[in-house]
Amino acid sequence: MIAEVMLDLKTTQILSAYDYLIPDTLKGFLVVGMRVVVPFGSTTRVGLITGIKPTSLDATKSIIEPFDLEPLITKEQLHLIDYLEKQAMIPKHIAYDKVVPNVLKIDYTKKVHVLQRHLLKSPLLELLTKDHSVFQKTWMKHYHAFKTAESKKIISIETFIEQKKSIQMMISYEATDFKPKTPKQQALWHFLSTERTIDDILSEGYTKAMLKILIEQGSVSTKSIEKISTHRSWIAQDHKVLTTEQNQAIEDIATAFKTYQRFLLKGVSASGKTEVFLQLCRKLQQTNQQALIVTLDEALVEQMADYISPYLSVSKIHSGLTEQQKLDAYRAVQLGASDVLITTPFGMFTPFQSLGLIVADEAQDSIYLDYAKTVHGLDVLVERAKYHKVPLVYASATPPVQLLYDAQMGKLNWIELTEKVYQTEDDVIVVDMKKELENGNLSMLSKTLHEAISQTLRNRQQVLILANRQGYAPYVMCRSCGHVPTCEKCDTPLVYHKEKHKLKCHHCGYTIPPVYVCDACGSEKIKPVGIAIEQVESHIKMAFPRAKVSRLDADNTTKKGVYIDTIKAFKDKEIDILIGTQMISKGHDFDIPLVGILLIDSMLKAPTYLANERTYQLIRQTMGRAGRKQAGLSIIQTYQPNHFVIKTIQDESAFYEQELNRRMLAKNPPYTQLLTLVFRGKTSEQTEKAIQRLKQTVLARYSQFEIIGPSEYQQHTYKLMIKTQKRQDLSTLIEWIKKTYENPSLSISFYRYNDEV
DNA sequence: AGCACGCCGACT
DNA sequence: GTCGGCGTGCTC
Repeated sequence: MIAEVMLDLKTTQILSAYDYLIPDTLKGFLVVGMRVVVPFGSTTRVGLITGIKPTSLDATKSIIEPFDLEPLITKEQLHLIDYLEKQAMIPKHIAYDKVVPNVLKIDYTKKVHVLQRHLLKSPLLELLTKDHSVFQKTWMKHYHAFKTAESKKIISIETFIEQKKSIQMMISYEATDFKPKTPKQQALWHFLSTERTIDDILSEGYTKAMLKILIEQGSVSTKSIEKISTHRSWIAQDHKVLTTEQNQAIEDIATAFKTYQRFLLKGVSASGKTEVFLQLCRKLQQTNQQALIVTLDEALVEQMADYISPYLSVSKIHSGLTEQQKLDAYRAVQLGASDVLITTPFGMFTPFQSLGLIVADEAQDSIYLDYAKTVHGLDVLVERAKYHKVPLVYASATPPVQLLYDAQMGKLNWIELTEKVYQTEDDVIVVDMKKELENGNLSMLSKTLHEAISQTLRNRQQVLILANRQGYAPYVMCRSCGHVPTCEKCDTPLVYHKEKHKLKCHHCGYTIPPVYVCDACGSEKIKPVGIAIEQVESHIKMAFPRAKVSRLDADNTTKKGVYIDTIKAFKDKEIDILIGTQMISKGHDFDIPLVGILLIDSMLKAPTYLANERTYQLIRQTMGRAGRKQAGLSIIQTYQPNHFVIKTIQDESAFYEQELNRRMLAKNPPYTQLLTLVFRGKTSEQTEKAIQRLKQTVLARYSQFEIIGPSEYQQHTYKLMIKTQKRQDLSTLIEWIKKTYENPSLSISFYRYNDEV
């Protein structure tokens, strides 16, 4: 018998499966989903069995030994790997890497033992101060020296293969047939007629000493079981009265239990979507079914878990947890010990004992796409919902245009929660920044916003400022000749970072100190232009010196905890003005009267058909942060007050109608299927020729495609867009291109969901 | 010639 | 990810 084994190596040059002979002793024991230790080249690796078949032409080596006693991954996960391979063009072993959590992957540690210290030469002499040490990553540059020393028997290198984190075990106790004599012992013996843990026993008031006696005389047996932990808080909660709309939404979705159906739960902030999820989860729990709730980040997972854990046992997965905690959550969900898994998109592949519902919260967010631009997380969830035959609920205050279209086509059930739990009135003011300029106000804050902030601070209340940075590049420019310093490799303008006082390339990370004299003309009039969030911050700090001002953006939140701490400090009213990028617009339950929205103009001009939708969503989301518990005011500053996105900012149906119309005229999704191809070649000329040839061949061969481009957007990197009606046509085309244009000097990437790469 | 280093392709 | 093959370029 032959096993198809997929190795845990992430390089694309590795095939997705290698065939190995199954030794007679392992026949019947090995099944698909188990990992095995196999020889690979000169090394030993761990691989996953993806198939078993009678014969193979390629197999030459045998499996060394099994690594697991039972399959590591479920049939569903294998199915998802297959789905990612087929639908998203991801090689199998890379799909595996996404589906299986890091903690269950293998660490290959090497230990170096010094055999003959007197023969050690530099640099090994300095590195190997101890006779036994773990091989460090930084030693890789001396790898050759290590290998030479090993062959001369001066040192020996030993490789250890182990799983990063192991499943935690604990002991369980159960009564045997042998009845003890004393009444006290009998009481414990009866208590243990069902399996109990040590915590159960101690909390009932029994002692360890008594348990020990019973074990010794054979009245109680012990065995090792997996330790599982879930979150459940027992704090009594206020009884909540649901609105008619909430009850209706719960009923609609609950009726669809056990079938695959898609819903969109549209609700503004504070409309009580979380309560709907909770009630649905409670219904499922009564029949021992579980729910998967996916949301955006650590803070939102925690917020949701706080809401649900008083009623149900919850498992959480997000980046703020330790590896062990993530593994505990993963296992608790897999074994059915928790009712709900609340996770960031990273945890969406977690296997369930009995899945009954999937919720994709904040479904408009691009994070569902971010982790790999070829797969859409929401599509993965569709696949899981179909597999389990369960409803999939998208939740969003600002649903994507695509989903509205799906609803119009009857492919999606649209449910709207209009009632705000807190009855308040919201207001929006659009400030024309061109007029501000004409009136002599050159600062980034309009008079209107400045006054509103002053007023709010005087009332001892808080302000949230959205300073979009998407599309903004605060680059450096010479005011004399117009010269802009660019990256040596990418030829793109270097972005100016005020805090770090550096010029940085956002494509490759190339960094140089700031320039004071122009390279081109020698002028000293070279200065940063454009506006960045840091400038907004320093401006506001100057304008309101007594206010406590904090800033949140991707630059200063890389350190763990900064993001969550800042959000908490704002909620606790320790910060007066919070300035942030998109990350402050999402789902947080703030209680503030004023929101300022700045710097959205470049976002409207972003070179993608999604620009209008994204800007609209960002503004609406941010507006939603104000007026949750009191009347709210949003002030939008723009140079394009007549842009339809701004004009319709308070009239959603008008926005959707106009945007859908534009998409239809421009033949953009959802009216067409879009595929973006990115080509990277060695030279521009050859690459461009190859693309032109490809374009002509496709046009001649297939009539249903419209092709736009190619355009060079980075050095030696070209973009080509292909539009068509049927999704299946694109898959066929991709297969064909891959087969026909396999060429090491030209790399082609495919992007299905984004025209902006 | 002798070897150090780096790039490339194979690994079942 | 690791190794061997093979070319280049430097040193004895």
